[in-house]
Amino acid sequence: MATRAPRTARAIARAELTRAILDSAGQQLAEIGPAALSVRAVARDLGMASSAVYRYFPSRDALLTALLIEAYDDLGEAVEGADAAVTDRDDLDGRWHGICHAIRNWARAEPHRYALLYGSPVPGYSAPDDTVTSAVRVTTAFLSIYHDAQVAGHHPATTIPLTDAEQAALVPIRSLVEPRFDDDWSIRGLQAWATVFGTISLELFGHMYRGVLDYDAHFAQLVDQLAADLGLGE
Amino acid sequence: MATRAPRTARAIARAELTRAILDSAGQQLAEIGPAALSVRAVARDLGMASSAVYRYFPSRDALLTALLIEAYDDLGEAVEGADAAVTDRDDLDGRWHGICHAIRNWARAEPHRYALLYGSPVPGYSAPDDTVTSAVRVTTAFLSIYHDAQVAGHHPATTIPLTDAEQAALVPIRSLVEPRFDDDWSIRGLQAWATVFGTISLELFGHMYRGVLDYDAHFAQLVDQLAADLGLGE
DNA sequence: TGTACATCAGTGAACGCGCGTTCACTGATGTAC
DNA sequence: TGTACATCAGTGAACGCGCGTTCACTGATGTAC
Repeated sequence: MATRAPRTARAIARAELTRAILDSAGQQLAEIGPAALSVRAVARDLGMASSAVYRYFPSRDALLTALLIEAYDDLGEAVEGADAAVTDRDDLDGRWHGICHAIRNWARAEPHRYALLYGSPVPGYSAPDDTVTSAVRVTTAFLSIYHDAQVAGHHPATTIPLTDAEQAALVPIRSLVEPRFDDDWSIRGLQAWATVFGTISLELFGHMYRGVLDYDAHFAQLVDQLAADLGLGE
Repeated sequence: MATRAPRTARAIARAELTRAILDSAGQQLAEIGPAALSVRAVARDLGMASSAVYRYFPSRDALLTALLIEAYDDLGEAVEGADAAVTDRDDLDGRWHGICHAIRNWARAEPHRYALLYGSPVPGYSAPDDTVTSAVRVTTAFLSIYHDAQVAGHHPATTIPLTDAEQAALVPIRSLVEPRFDDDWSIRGLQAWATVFGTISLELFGHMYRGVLDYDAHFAQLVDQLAADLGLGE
């Protein structure tokens, strides 16, 4: 789906400046965090009047939204790429490791952007629905591995029976794939998802400081353990 | 350890106003988040000159630090209380449920304060060491349950062998208790810890929206599952 | 190819706001004799 | 118990800053004939 090449000089300039604004804003975000992201600072960085930015983004929040979407897409692309890089599609263990480490690597390379996506919500800002399609890409990568694993007959570690309330609660995610997730895959899948993001967040936000000495080793071990719990290795 | 009762009128007034400032600031934090917390707004709320606040806290960051510590202590107290409420100390399953639900209940009641502790770090602010003693209380609750469970002979679900790097990485947490944690307890303990905070953060920060319909049910199920994985139930 | 008009990008000044922090001050409270 | 001085809480004005957003404007680019 190639974007139609812009014809006129204006269109070219517009596309280029839009990118430049996003890049500058993205760097600001990486350096000082989302709350401090300012239209004027971006303009200053690009050597233009602050009012000029408004020709490209109608408000600060719109700019933030664009950055959010871009961040989700960046991460989504990294994760999808890592998954796709495993040529043997039946190597679910390999794909699992691929996406988990892709997430963490991205997060460590872009801690502020990770924090924007998975840390505290930006106060006074609520993400519009446009972000959902991009946000969902990572989730989809998890689900597709779970789906393929279930179809291939892998079985997660035994689980306790789901309560009725939990059965009802999980209807949406279960019905995202065909055939639907069984009880084991539903709960173990969500559990592993929470563990991966939990560990990355705890690590990045400083809660393992001095408790765990080697974050790489620990994450690797944890991903291995999760793969075993999910029954992916064999 | 009763604090020495303040004698003079000045000391009484000082203690009271310090509290009033912290309360007002805490409410601000709960309403608009840490980045927007402002000395002037606190002063306005209390009907005093903004400069007066500086008689109590030397800077905005000092105020933030006090709030951080208070939040950690609040949560720590809730967790310790939930643990202590289980009179049968050998009921590790009960204690586990107690602390997990205490954390989540507190987080849901005080989402901004939870975000302050476990969400993105506040940009441009780094917590001084004074916070550590308070921050560690929650962690200690986890560790003490793990410790008691190991001593009582509970065994977590089987784990894969720890890599050498991971063995080295975990030295600090392992040696926090006597007898030291064995391999199973070390890794399963960290894993469960990450899963609990991961789920709460994902829930609170909006990542389960429309995926899981009943957060209460899901968390309950997950805590049960973790208890089973840790071998606490019996 | 040339002209007349419409569109658009970018400017710079301005509005109105809130912020953290400092400072010289007044007046009340505390303390030493 | 009373006086003289020191300490401290709180004030209000000010400094210097940065912010998001609007607006009337100039000049370049695009388009229709």
